[in-house]
Amino acid sequence: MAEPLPADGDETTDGAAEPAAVRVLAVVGPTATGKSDLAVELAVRLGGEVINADSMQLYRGMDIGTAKLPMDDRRGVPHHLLDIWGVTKSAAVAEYQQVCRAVIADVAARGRLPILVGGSGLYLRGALDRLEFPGESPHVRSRLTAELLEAGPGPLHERLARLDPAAASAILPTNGRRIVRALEVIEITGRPFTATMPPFESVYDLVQVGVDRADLDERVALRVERMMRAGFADEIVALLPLGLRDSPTAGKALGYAQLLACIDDSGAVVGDLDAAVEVTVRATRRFARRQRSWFRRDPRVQWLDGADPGLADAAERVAGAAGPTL
RNA sequence: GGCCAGGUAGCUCAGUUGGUACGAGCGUCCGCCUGUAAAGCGGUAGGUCGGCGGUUCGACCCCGCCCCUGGCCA
Repeated sequence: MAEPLPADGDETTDGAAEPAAVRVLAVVGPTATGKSDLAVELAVRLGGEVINADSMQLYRGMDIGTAKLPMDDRRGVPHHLLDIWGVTKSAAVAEYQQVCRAVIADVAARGRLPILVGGSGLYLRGALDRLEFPGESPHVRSRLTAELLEAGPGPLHERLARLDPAAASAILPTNGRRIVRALEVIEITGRPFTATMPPFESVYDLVQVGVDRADLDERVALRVERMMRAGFADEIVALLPLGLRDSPTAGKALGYAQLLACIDDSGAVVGDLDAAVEVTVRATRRFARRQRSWFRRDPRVQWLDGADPGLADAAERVAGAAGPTL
């Protein structure tokens, strides 16, 4: 539950330490496109193991609402980085980066192909690309957040403009969250916060397969309804005593936040569930659009149609064509 | 059949005591994103204001008729 993992001298370790030869396959794209199944199929065909790259599937107990693949559907393929965090833990990309790289190394060392699957763009980039996360300070952050709540983003943005004009011009004055983080980094590192994403360069021999499909909106609606029938609400009730409601990250997940709003602490339904489902569907579609615009900018992603019956073959071809072995 | 309310952006609705529709929320589309990323944030495109006729210099707003929707009464 604590989150030590000191990351001894993480500043300079990456480039030198990571052998560029390790081959990694990543299956990316918006939710509800069929990434998880494809990943399992590819793992079977290519002798791989699946590594989760979905920020919410990291949480224990969040199964139905995150569409975690049921055991039977995993077909005996090892799945890593599922259920590693308790619901009260605040999500952390930097920590994921470390853990994920360790798993990749381990899988590769056993001669198997690491296959990352997920739709959390920043997590994927953190794990796969040359990206270093400056440290964090809960104290500084909570102080700045309090300021944000009280005075709004304006004054904080002005301060950022003074301390780090480059960051200020890159971050919109209305985006409180990012302003706070920038100020936090400046305060603890004493250096400007270069808020620009680095070029698309992986520390691995990376192949990225993107899955998308035209009928995504309908699929999202069907999926959310299926989740409800599968007991999504009960899952949330079960997580109540574990602290889901006040969790910093988990309780904000799609569907969880909306359903939480109409379930009281005793687990009784006190609101309009149907309306919550509707809102969830809308929010999920919006999320899928965001995921698309994130992954679209990455020129390395090779897009495939998730509705294509020959999807797995196509993906296998992409994976095979990219490297020598296998 | 009569009465009442209403027909304004894809949807739900504001609004103008007659002078070019300031529209809003949601949706759409596009984009941003370095320790909450299923989070956070920004920008677009959409209306002959139900139809026809009249009054007026000028009507979405006034008058008449018609159509549609909801409700009430026979």
